[in-house]
Amino acid sequence: MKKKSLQEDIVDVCLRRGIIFPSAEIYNGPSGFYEFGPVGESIRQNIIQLWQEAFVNAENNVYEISGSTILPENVFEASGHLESFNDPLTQCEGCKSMFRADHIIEEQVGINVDGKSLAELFDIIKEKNIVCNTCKGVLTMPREFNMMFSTTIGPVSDKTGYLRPETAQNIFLNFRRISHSMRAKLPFGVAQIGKAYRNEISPRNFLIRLREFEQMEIEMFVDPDEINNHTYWDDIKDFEVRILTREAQQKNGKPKKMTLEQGITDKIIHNQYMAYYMFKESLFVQDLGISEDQFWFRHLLENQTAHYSKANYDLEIQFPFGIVECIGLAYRTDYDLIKHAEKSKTNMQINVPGKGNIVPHVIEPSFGLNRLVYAVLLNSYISEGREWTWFKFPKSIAPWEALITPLMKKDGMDETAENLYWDLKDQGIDAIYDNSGNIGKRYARNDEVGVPFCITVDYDTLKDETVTIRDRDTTEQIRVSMDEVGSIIRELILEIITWEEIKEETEVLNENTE
RNA sequence: GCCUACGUAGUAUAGUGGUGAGUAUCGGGGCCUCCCACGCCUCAGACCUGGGUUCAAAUCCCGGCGUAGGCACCA
Repeated sequence: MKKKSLQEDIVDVCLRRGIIFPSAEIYNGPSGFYEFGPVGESIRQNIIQLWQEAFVNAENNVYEISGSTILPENVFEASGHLESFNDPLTQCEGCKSMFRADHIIEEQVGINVDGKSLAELFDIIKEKNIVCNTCKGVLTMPREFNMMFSTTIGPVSDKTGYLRPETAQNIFLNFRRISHSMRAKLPFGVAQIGKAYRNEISPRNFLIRLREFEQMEIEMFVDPDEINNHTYWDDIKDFEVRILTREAQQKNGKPKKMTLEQGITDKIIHNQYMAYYMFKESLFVQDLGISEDQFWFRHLLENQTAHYSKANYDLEIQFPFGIVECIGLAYRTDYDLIKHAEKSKTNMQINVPGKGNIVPHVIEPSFGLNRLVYAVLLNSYISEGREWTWFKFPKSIAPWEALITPLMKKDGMDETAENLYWDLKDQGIDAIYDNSGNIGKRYARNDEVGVPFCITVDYDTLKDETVTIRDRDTTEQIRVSMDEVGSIIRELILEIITWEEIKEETEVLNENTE
């Protein structure tokens, strides 16, 4: 009689309807890995496409690349990941709890132990009598736990490679090639969509914390002197965002609504480029169907900011069971380019006319694709009002645009519907065909994966070449001619016309009165 | 990694130291049906994994893997 959680319901429908599967499920695969099924993959592709349109195609200075996921060790020596992703863990001999050695020392005796070796940490633990937080037990010698997956490169080589823990490094590594080959001038951005890997200690919560995940990132290279001189500033400065300020977090308060300009003036938003991406991220998240009262930007506290970053704002989305952080926005300064310049002895400067060579600074919006997919699933999921659950995906994200189906499999309706299906596919409609079971079952099945429209061939079609279109969100139906149905679906999907508008113009029938 | 609970068809569940492992739903095929998981027939489908105890283990014990929650860790 246990009431199932929302997450369990979503996982259930993901499995049944081909959206998301656990990896290597038949071997009880390790946790933290999930794969997209046919329906989920379609949703994923659609989200990627929306992102590319907004963040790459809509700009005139953003270039997209695709980098290697395995990179040699020196990359991560330079980037700091070998050091800072390397946590010294110590374990209690009594209760087996794990702690970060540096954290527990700092917590119990307030000493900063940055840069100490494992042996030195252990000495301090013994000397200062540091004990287990939970049971006061004795702590073991700390050992390294690195969150990066390592591998070897080449057949007999002892050359170490790592699966990248973030996509960003490829962009820094290719900085010179890109700026030269594209004749790029500051400011310009490099975008990348790809996998990243982190060997999390305990993956949890379905798609929230994964060991293999996908990021959509931009590194925006900017002249630091121009960081408060964004080209579109006048157009966006009055845009309102909600920010959970550092002050509000201390007071356990609520996000504050402010214009971007006010955020800059009050020194809450670090610079105009970050403000610009807050603007862009806000629009994007709303395109995914998430309303503005459901998300905000959290200004990370200083001790939560990553080793490379000067300022961070996480876009967090509120759901019934909690908060999901989906998009990071970081000011990485010139940290990465300088580190790689030093380590590789490569010039990472770019020429700025009238100024000479400089190392640009970097603003990085970083989108967690898997988390966004999850956010979309959670946000679109509806379990009330019908005998089945359904997804009210935005039309541009839904796995298919329309179902084509005959009312019944007889009297030629089947063949007519199938011909219409091929016709619509030729017209570029992302259509799916189904003639099994009965009509109600088919509507329900398609609601369940969030297909926005169902086109039904019925007896009238055979007489006068009209079909009905059923709207997923209202279950209302209209009747239109077969010749027009493709273009009408196209206009509905692109939101050139709304359902309400088209209802005015056509015959509405069979209103569902349950 | 620790603690607690759990693991039976795709999903949800019943059940017992010796069973033909039951039911519902989904799925496939067929029938019926002029619009929202109708009904009928039919087929297919399961005891997480490895070891131990036992004449006998899906059932009891231990380990592993996985899931949920809590701790810790992490963004």
